Amino acid sequence: MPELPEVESVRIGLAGHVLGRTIEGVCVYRPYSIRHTPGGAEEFQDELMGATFAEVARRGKFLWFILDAPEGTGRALALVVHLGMSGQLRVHSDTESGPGSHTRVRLTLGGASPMILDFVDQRTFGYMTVDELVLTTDGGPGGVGTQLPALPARAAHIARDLTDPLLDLAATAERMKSRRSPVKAVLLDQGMAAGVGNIYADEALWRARINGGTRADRIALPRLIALLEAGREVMTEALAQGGTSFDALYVNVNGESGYFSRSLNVYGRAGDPCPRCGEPIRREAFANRSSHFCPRCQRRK
DNA sequence: AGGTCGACCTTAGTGC
DNA sequence: TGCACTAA
DNA sequence: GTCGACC
Repeated sequence: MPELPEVESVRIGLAGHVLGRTIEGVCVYRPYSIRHTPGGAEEFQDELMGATFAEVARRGKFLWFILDAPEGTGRALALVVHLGMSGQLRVHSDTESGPGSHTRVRLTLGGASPMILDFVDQRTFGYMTVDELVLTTDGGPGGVGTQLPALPARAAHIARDLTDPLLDLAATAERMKSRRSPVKAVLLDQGMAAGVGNIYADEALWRARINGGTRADRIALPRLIALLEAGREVMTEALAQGGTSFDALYVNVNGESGYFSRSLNVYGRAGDPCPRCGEPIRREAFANRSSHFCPRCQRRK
């Protein structure tokens, strides 16, 4: 499941291939995948045809391509992508090949050597849409990959990345402390700090030795700050490793490869000994999803 | 206000 | 082999 | 992964 490190890997990979290219073809195989576009496939095509990719930016799990419209119609637009649970963006140059069975949208990009950008999404929870850019409330850059103090309207409620130096950890910890919900839920709240998903939330909690079910307001401020720092560390390390599993012409998110199989301490390791104390890692249901933790290092308080 | 649950959708894997 | 259920 | 409904 793509979280901040995975989406950032995709962003970096894409930047190297699509910047400066113009969209010459738009194929929507699955209208549901562009469901957030009010005018449907027709509007989606109209707004994209002829547009050029000026920048590729990201905030949390949102990715967007800032468009240079052919006839500057005033409003700044971006092609927004959210990968959901299983989305992938793939770039390749064989314009002859047909779309795979899970390809939902295909864009043909012009240039010296034309290329294809496929949005592949098995489960379909992800989506693509064209959205208007709105100014950031703090005046800072809208996301990683752009200097513009703007981001897509539909991502405006997302906080700055947990890994963003501009995010004030102490202030964020204070906000967390005002919540009575389980700290894991607060960590997953994209309006608090963006980019943390189920996997990295479990990893951060394990590193900080905090039980995710503990009410946030019952945790001392320094521990909340430590939790945020732990999250920042895991995601930074994951990004460093995630970069290695992608090669030039194949840009994707593969939930099983690289970082996943090796470096995770608790996620997907139910029954395995805790790397710190040897106690078997436990897996429990939490808010309709699974949580992994060490019952010894992460006692409920 | 918080917490739990189901919905959204597709498919690969597991077990009887 | 296939259906039912689950995890992702 | 995310949203909205209901207790």
